[in-house]
Amino acid sequence: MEELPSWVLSQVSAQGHRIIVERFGAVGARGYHYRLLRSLATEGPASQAALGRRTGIYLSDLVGALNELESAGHVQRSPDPADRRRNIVGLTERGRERAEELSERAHAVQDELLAPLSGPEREQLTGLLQRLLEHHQSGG
Amino acid sequence: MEELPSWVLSQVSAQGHRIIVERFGAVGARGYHYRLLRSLATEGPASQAALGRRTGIYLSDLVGALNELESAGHVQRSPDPADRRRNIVGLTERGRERAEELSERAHAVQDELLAPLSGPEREQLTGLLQRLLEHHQSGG
DNA sequence: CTCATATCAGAACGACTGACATTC
DNA sequence: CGAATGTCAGTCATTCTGATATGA
Repeated sequence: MEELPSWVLSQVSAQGHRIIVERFGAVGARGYHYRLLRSLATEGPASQAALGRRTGIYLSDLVGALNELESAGHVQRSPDPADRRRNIVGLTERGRERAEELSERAHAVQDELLAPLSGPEREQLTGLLQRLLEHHQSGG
Repeated sequence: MEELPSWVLSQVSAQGHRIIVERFGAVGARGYHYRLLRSLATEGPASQAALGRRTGIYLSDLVGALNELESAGHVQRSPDPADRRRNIVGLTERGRERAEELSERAHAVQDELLAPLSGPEREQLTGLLQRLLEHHQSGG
């Protein structure tokens, strides 16, 4: 089985997932939270639909994740005066700190996941994966 | 986000998963089936517990997957006369053909997933991933 | 008693679909 | 009208955690 690229890939990915769940779970967060907070921190406030496009999270899943983030006081939903269908989602002050916290944890995850690889090897791996991702995102 | 290795990895893995679900789903199979049939075909019959160790599938999940394979007539459970706790799981004739069929599909998946990479690049990628997998499987 | 085995119930997470009412 | 938006109710596959009954 170990010679099937898709298999090895999925296994390593599962490992990464395990590490993320562990590191994020320790502070009550999960992947969606980081993705959303990061997008809000670096690209600014947005409607939910726009957020979905930016993060690749489905609108239906976004609702739940935002509910959690809002309950925790990390984001805030405010009606868009220009378009009453829209909520404008923005970071709170606590949310900005939270984004920082999760970002640090995310970087620790990289180190743990890629531990056995040298710097150049990590770049090589990431580069190859990026090409695959690009290919499957654009062309199909 | 695209510079986070774990992220790119998980995205490409998700792509691979999509392709697998599509190709396997077209013939009513899923990942667990292939893993189990392949293990039975290449390493021979085994008890469920041993199969779980060989494939990395949890015992609890194994039960359901084997039920499906048994209903389809691809595997067969027979009591182990030497140890009445055990079922000995083996391939049927149809199961052997099924293993072949899924194997071909699995190889097609590789080509589709790795399409933009050259032969050497594919080996490079697989090699790097194998090292990661090995590291996380043995050490922790 | 301890351990392995097979089974069942169920959770968490992520990806995904469909329906719906509201508003543009 | 058609299209976008936010929401809810689900499915599915994989990983993973219990509990339980039985036999070695």
